[in-house]
Amino acid sequence: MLQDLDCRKCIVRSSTCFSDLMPDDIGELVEKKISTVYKKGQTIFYEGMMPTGIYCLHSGKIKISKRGNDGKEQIVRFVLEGGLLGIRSLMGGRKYSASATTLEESVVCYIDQKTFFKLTTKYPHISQCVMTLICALLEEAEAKMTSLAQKPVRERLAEGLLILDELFNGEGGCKADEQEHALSLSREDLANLVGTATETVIRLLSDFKDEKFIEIEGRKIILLDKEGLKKTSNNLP
Amino acid sequence: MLQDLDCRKCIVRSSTCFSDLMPDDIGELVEKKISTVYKKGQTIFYEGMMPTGIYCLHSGKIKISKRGNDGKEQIVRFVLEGGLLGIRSLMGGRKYSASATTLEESVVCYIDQKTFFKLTTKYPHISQCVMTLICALLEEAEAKMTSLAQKPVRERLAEGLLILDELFNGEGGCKADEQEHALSLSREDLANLVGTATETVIRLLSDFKDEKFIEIEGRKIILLDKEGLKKTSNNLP
DNA sequence: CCCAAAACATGACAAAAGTCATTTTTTAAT
DNA sequence: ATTAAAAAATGACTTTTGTCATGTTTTGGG
Repeated sequence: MLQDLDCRKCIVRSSTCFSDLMPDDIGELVEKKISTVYKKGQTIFYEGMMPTGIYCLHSGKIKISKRGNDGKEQIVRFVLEGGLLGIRSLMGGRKYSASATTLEESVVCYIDQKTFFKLTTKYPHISQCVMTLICALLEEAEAKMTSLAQKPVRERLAEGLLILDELFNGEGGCKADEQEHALSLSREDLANLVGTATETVIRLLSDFKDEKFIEIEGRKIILLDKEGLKKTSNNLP
Repeated sequence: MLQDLDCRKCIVRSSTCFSDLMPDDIGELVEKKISTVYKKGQTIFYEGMMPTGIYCLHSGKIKISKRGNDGKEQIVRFVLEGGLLGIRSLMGGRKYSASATTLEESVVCYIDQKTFFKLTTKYPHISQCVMTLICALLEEAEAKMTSLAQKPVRERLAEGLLILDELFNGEGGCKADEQEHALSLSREDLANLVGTATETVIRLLSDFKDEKFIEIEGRKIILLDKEGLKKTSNNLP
């Protein structure tokens, strides 16, 4: 557990739903929130548990995944710095329908529901912000449903690589030259994201390598030709 | 357009987010709402349009569907009596990401956004209700993603038939003996729901018929052995 | 009631994707 | 640095699913 994270100085907070709070309320947040460091691969909450609050990701990366009826994992989405975890379950008043697992060492701040709901009651714009977030998630989920239902694996994998790149390397990520952050998901995770078997991912990645779309360095995947990938993903614009 | 639908007497309203309103506000709703009858197969709004309000389904059944990149339709969910249409897009402040089409003659009440937001501002429980609805949709969408990614078509179709039956015949539907409402989706719609080719649906339906799970009467599908279907859908409980 | 259009059905075949077995490489812990 | 375990890679094969072609039935409008 970390004691020294001060929400007042938290750079991440400005990009969350908690950006516009009055000093007193931030003060309460500092006192009430519990910050924890999770190592790579640790799980923050499990599918089936009842939420007791929400988590805000201070740093790191998280995968949200469900288990299908045969126990196979399905990655549903990722959460990056500044993202909220478990918000759907808490707002919907239901058990977690997915688990949250770190992809790298991550710092997570827990806010109990009482504190959280006190804030949403006082600041309607927080509710509004959360609503917008969840609506965006639903839109993405429906797009992904369509993709899973209609596209062949090859197209889905190309799409998945591009989305991951955008997510992990785009925006607040690293510059073009310092490609340090090249995708570091395991082939298995990639398969569980795209909805296929690990072997199929491996085979298609070799294809992509032969076609000069990507470069493979051990477990790292470096995107060489995003245009080419976009074309094979069959996403027009 | 219908003039005589009075929200005060609307039986459907009691099961919606608009259940607890003060008489004056219901009065305003009666004045402002615009009720329209849509024939079977008509579209209420199209993917890509900007929402200007929401629709509340007074009677009938509606499919919400997206088009994949190759133009193929994907049914994302259904809306039944009392359901809201276009709420995600309006709340998220984004274009419709799917279209809404009637599966049978339907009566739909349109409420312009100004009127709607006036209500949500005055009645926080409406916002709360809408939030709960959208959270439920997201949970369902994620479950469907997993199903599409992991289950073979046969299992998905069995699952789909059961969900449709529950949706159309369960709850406020008709009694067991008057199986009038036997599933009346076309094979194509069924394929677009389950994410497969029409021919595959037809073949699997014949299989199900041979296995005595269903009975086929022309385009009607009657479920004979829901337990059997549940087993083949591979949904444990 | 009739007929054209749409929906349903079936077969033959091809393509896509999964499974299993085995080998090679990488990773992380001692 | 060494080594056991995990991850990645590859091949052979099977199963699933899609596509195309064609025939049959159903449906709804005149």
